[in-house]
Amino acid sequence: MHHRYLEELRQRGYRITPQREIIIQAVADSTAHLTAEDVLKLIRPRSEAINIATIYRTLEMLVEEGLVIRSDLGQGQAVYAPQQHGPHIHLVCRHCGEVIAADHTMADSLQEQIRARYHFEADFTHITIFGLCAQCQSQEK
Amino acid sequence: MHHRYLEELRQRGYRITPQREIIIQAVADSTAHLTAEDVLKLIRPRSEAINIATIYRTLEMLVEEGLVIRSDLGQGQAVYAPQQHGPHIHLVCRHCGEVIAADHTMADSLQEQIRARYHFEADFTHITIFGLCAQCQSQEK
DNA sequence: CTTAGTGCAAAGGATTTGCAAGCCC
DNA sequence: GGGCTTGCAAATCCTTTGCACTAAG
Repeated sequence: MHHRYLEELRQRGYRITPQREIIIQAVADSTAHLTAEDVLKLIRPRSEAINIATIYRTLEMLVEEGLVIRSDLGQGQAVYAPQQHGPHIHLVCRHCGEVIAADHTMADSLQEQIRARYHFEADFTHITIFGLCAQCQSQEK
Repeated sequence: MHHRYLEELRQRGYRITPQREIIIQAVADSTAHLTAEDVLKLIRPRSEAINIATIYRTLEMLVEEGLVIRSDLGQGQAVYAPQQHGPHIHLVCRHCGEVIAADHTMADSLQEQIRARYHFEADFTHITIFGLCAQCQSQEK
């Protein structure tokens, strides 16, 4: 009921409103990637009245505070996931839309090469890679 | 004047209209990633009248035919580039917006690991990786 | 009390679509 | 001339924003 994010945010000067409590509970405890619409549906049973604009504003605030990650999975909607899930690679099947959360340490070598050759600090937190999942590979003509 | 894409498309049953000729010339010869708006501006000198909807439809057709790649560089607009440029990794600086075209063979090992562990056929053609470029790393507090 | 946060509705930007007219083959 | 293409405008979709009202601290 009292998520640690709430204390964290209060200390950073944010006001803890009932809306924020509900939204944060829904997002922080989710193991999936949620769209703003998903959050709305999730919290509907608990609160009829929270507006979609408030959800966007709260999610944006959480992203700015580094508590939540926003990714674009190519489906035209942004998705949000708690940072605490730890970084991972999103393998998105462009055929069936399935999202596989893959071990991000596989990218360590690539990250190092990019650093060495381009002096570019690549962010492999919640990166998205498109392709075909095992099932859809066999189905493709 | 007569781009090879035109013959290619005619053979596949598409009609070659003046609009398509102009759009294809602009995109096929571009070394940059173009948005639909960019294409509109590029061709304006040559043709005042081409509608943005036609540009979107033509680009979409080229993507479906595999002649052009569409990527999302996170700027809210899709960008298009000829497939013939060869695959490369987009390193997008999330601070200044710069896009570095990096050697995609750096990702070969990652691709192989993903295949082995997840049976997922990752598409590293024109993939996008966000991060910080050399200049912006020093500027960040 | 002070002012951040909310709800509502309207605005926004990119892309898509319906439809009648146009033109490629 | 058949039907793929175009132009135009309207429609969509997701997200943001202006503003008056509410409520957290």
